[in-house]
Amino acid sequence: MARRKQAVTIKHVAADAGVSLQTVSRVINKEPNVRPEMMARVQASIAKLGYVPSIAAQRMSGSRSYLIMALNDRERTIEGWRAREGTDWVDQMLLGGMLTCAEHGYRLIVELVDTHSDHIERELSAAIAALQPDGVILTPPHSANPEIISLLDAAGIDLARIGSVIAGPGIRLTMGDDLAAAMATRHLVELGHRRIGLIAGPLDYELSGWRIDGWRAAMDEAGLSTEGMLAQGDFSIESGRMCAPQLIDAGATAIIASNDQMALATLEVARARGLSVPDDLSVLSFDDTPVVRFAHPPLTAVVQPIAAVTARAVELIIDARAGRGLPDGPVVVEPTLAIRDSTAPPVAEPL
Amino acid sequence: MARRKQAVTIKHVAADAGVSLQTVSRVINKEPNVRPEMMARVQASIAKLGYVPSIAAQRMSGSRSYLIMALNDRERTIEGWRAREGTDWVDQMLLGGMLTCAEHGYRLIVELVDTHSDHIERELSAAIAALQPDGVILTPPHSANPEIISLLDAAGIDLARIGSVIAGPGIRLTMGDDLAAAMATRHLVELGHRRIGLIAGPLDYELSGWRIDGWRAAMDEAGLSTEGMLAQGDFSIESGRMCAPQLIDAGATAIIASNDQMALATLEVARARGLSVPDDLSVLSFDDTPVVRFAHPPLTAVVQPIAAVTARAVELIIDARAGRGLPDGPVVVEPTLAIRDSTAPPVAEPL
DNA sequence: GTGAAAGCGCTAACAA
DNA sequence: TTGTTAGCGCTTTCAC
Repeated sequence: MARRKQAVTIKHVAADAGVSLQTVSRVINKEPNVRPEMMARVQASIAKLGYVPSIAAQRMSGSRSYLIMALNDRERTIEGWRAREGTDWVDQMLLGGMLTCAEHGYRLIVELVDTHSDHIERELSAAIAALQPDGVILTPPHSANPEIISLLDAAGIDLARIGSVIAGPGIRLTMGDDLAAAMATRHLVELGHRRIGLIAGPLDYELSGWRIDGWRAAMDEAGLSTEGMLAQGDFSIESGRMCAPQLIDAGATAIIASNDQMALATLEVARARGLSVPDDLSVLSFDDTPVVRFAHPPLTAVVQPIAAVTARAVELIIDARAGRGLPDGPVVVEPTLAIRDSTAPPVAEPL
Repeated sequence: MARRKQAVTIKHVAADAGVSLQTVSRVINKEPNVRPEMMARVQASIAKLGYVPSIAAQRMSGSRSYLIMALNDRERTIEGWRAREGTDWVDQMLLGGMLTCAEHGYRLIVELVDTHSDHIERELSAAIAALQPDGVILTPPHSANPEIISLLDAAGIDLARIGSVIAGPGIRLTMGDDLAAAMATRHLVELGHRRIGLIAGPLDYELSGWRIDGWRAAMDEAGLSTEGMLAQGDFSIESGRMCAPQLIDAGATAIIASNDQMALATLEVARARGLSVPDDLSVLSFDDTPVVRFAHPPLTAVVQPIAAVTARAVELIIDARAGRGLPDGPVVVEPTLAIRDSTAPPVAEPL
């Protein structure tokens, strides 16, 4: 098979501009110590010849690969794709990540790794060896996985951990889950609700705890009791079907579900009991995946700014590579509340 | 910045196995002319050291980059991501493409290119120069774009064109749109419908024509007239709102929409007119994006096997690289019909 | 401020 | 069947 060569290389540019390879390289990499006139001449040649550096060659000689790897859990991701129920976590990461990468001459590459396997280390090492990414973006549950974190750290790869504040190497980013839960709770309080239940997510997700915290804080702030108002779900539809009745029986006039699936289940339970949403029961959900737009009624939901947080993660990784400082504490990208038709003032006054 | 070197290189393996670099290379690339015992020895060392070839280095010297680029239309893709309405075209491509790539040691990388700009050529050339992919998978409308096709062909990059049968370089793949439309039509005929309308897609998409063809063929086959039963949409909700009334007024008891958005619009129109779906009007849609599962009623839809066709495209590109033969004509990956609750026998007998 | 030389990890071509 | 040699396009020294 013929060796496929680059159409236009740095050599062509150098020849065209009448300078050395090195000067061209300096211009490409925006290094100092190049006279403006030289720079202009080189850039003219680059534009004229349509030169674009080969990412493979850049990696070979230099320290950067211009590749950032978005690491997701294999099983969960594939399951989401297969189900075709509109989970768009990966799309939102691409939206925020690809576009931001492109602005800086980087590429985002999606990689799936199996958490449950005992070969995490092998799989991950293989991905690193093959691609040699400059940075890795970790999503839950990977972002809190010490094995993964220390492996990447040891390999000298910058990492951004979304949805984890556990101390350790890497940039930590959250989507302000506590703020979000408080915001959601306040919205319901303002509508006049006093019995506001929360269906929590599984506690091995850090964010489940934060959401509980935020809700509890807002309830306290409003002088409301949380007695009997907390149910333990696990993000599944089934768990929602178990939890919603508990809260309704305990007198909740509004329910906040820690994800959309459990909110949908709550809607289902309400319908089965002949309760009208939002009149008899307000339902508020977390994540704002596409499905909530098509629910009846469309759900009021906390919007997870996945695209924004991924964009920020990419920027921070690139900053780190460029030697610019890193943030000390966790970076919070603030969530918003999309108010739709599933929340309203309670019809009956609470006791 | 320190030069970041590969932890384990082909050299380490060669040293460990006591053979030359070349022999290791031959084993990695599954080349012939290596004695089984040598091969075993090398493979043992590879496993022991956890060696994985650097994709950048492979590209530098060889002819392969082990990268396949999935090219999508920038504007449409980003719009879909922003809207968060569950369009999962990209996810399905990743599902089929990434997994199949992984099986062969390749990676899939998503790239967005702006069709409308006059810089297609520049953007695309830049992407090629930067990544030097072994193959490119084109989706509509790119897959029929002669400018893109000839550019890639000239660069010696294998390409797979999904959704286009226009002659020219590259492997052509379709999802049997004519078969699908005929299948959908027959389903309605079997239910007893005689006035079956079609809302067509824009004619600059090849597949719009195929869907019309399939519908027309099935109608002919059943001895039914298509008079007044064809409306010209453009895939938008708005166009669905315009077209559906035309067909209903022309006596349609069933409507096939060429995509989900127009089907949703049809549902909306039916509701506005007090028509019950499926009793007064059957609605059948194309694509089966997630949204149709959440419609009321859930829509019967033609399932576009995007994951399967992408997987096939990847396989064919890899085959081409390996010197294995290519298919002559277009490759058809057959669609299926997901029967849900929006189709039923017509209540009133047609005149 | 600029250029020349060395080498990144791997494979193609050729020699043994 | 195996090993040796010469690059691929770029960046990193280090010299000027």
